[in-house]
Amino acid sequence: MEKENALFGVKEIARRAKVSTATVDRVLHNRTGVSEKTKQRINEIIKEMDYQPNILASRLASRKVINLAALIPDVSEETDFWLAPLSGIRRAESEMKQYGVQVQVFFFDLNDKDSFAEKAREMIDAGVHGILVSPSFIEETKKLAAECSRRKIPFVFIDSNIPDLQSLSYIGPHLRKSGYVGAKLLTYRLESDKKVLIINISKEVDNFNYHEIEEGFRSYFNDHNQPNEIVRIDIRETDYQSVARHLTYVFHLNKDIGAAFVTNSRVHTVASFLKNSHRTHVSLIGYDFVKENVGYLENNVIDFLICHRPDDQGYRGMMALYQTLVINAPVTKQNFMPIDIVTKENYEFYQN
Amino acid sequence: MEKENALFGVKEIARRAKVSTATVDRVLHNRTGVSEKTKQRINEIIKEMDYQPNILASRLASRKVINLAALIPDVSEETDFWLAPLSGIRRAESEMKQYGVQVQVFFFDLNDKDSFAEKAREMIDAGVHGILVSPSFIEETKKLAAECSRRKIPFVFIDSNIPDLQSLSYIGPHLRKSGYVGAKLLTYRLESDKKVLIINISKEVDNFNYHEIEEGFRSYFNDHNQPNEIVRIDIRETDYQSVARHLTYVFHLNKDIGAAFVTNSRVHTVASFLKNSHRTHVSLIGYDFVKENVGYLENNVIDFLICHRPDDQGYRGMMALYQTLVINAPVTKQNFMPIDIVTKENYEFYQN
DNA sequence: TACCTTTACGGGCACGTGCCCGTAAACTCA
DNA sequence: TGAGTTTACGGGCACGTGCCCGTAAAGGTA
Repeated sequence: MEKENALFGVKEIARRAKVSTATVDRVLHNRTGVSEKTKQRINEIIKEMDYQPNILASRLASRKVINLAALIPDVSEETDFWLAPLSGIRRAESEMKQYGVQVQVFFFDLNDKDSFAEKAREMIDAGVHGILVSPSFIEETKKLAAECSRRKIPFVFIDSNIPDLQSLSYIGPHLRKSGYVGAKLLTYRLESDKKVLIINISKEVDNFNYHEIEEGFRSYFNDHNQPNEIVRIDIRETDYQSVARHLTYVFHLNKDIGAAFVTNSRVHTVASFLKNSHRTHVSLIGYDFVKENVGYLENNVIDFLICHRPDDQGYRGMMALYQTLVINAPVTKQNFMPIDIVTKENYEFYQN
Repeated sequence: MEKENALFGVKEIARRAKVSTATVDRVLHNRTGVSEKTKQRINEIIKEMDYQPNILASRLASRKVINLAALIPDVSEETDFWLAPLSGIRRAESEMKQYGVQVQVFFFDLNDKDSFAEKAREMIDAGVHGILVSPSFIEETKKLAAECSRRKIPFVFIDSNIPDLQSLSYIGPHLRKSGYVGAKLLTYRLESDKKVLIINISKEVDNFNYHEIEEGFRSYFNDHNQPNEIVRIDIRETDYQSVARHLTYVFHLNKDIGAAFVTNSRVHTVASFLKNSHRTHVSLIGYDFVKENVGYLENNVIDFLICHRPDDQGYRGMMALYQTLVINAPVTKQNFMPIDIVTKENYEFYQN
């Protein structure tokens, strides 16, 4: 019942080194005021004992608050996708609170690069110690990353990645593989004489995510010598009317489309179109467990949704920051999330 | 930078109630030695302030060690399925260690009821404060549950459930729905004139899991008026020779089996048979992300594996015990895991 | 040599809670 | 009424670490 394995602490180190705990403390936090000789002696003992600091006591004694921040898109009327990462962030927050960690979340508008830059500025000025970012805009993210490097603030990316930016970690899907899985599901029962339609609905012209996903999707067709012809369409407006107009045209040109693949969470717009135009025989696959999509999953318009546990991404992202800043533990640089397949039959148990 | 929101502690409560912190402490742990009057006064203040004890300080000050235990099947040569829950348990252990929580794992033989009872005995005698159990044997589990209730030891079930046993929580799949998902995947591209084969390979005669899964599987066929004839077979020996013998017979009797569904992780045995007998055109679905199965996923003999995040089950199970015993927080009684679909294309990112 | 600065270290309080021990006051009983 | 018992509470140390402050010793300067 009693704690017998009295895990050695600074006191024990101090006793062995014949110094006070304060000196040991100085060495542990490599502060000044210790002669080179004693420093070495103490370090040897620390190593020898494999000393693990007691985080409880450490956080209790420390009066410093650690400020973490997250910069993610606001929940818009278009999509509530970012509710999930937010909930993960909040979950992490409530766990870290007792350790004296505070979390601030900054929201930007997905349709406005400037709002990203603005909020990033605000966030940096708030004097945060670690940052979680959804790097939706490449150039703006690069600037933010540069600023973080200058100030030695660690940052993690979630949902999508921008390589070579010295992020502490990337937590999100392997996009190419994700597209690959989409292709597998789409072709699983597709007749070989049917065409396949790839749909990208996005205001952003240059979207890294999208390219990666489409590449993965196509590589499946290559790897398996799928005979199906692939048609693709970019739609730059996200409202239903525009989407419907474009799709009407495409379906007019291509009479024998058997399946459609939407590269992001706007698949519900396509579902709506298919339903309205009585084309529900077309297999439809898209992304993300958002309520609009689930509705069409329910009534069989969408066959599969692919998801990457956005909730978990938020949680793990914050935890990665916590690991480095509080525990001082290493963090894996690439953290690919599972590629989850959600159907009408299993969605009720899906935990984002 | 400084902790400004000095979250009120016992001292503040004591000040307001004009008593010492010791008295507040007595009330908080409802120990004796406090008059009814002051007790009420203090309780009011606690409620009013919505006092949250500082777990750090609490665990630091307490010299009590909390002993948690897990009773799970040993990893056998037949299956390494239980490696995953074990790893989750270990993960939880390493997180809880700093809070003065110790974890002991007891392994029993899945083919031997007595070993379950024996290890359960051993575990109880070790004086544990909370237990995680894989309730593989119904009667033996009931006895264990009764003993736990008598000693007021909370226990959680993982992987499969035995209702009405006053477990603190069940953490595992909704088996019926899981079978339902299996049926969906199996029929997704199945021709209507093909037969479907349900295979149960298990030494245990009365397996709760199995019945639930099969029921779910069949209910999908009912709900969707699937015309396919369903054939079923129970195989009581788990070795390859026996399985092959039985399957040879079944396939001999039923020439037009188009798909097979195995109700547990022994699907790799069936996969081996299908491969050896050149029947890989038969769609095959089974359970669990174990390495033998993944091998057959790799070479397209198994089409889909259904998984329920066994690692997470172990982790969450231990955490549920931690929640009640250390944090004293409520725990949800039913915790259904996601029904994950694993394919050749996405398995490399699957996180058990 | 007298005085000041720097270096290297120890003492000790604080964080919020758990809990042992001590003790007035109230109560009990012969 | 006096002695013993119970009740109700306060004092204060401990947990392991962070960090402020004090200070002896060494070094530097005139």
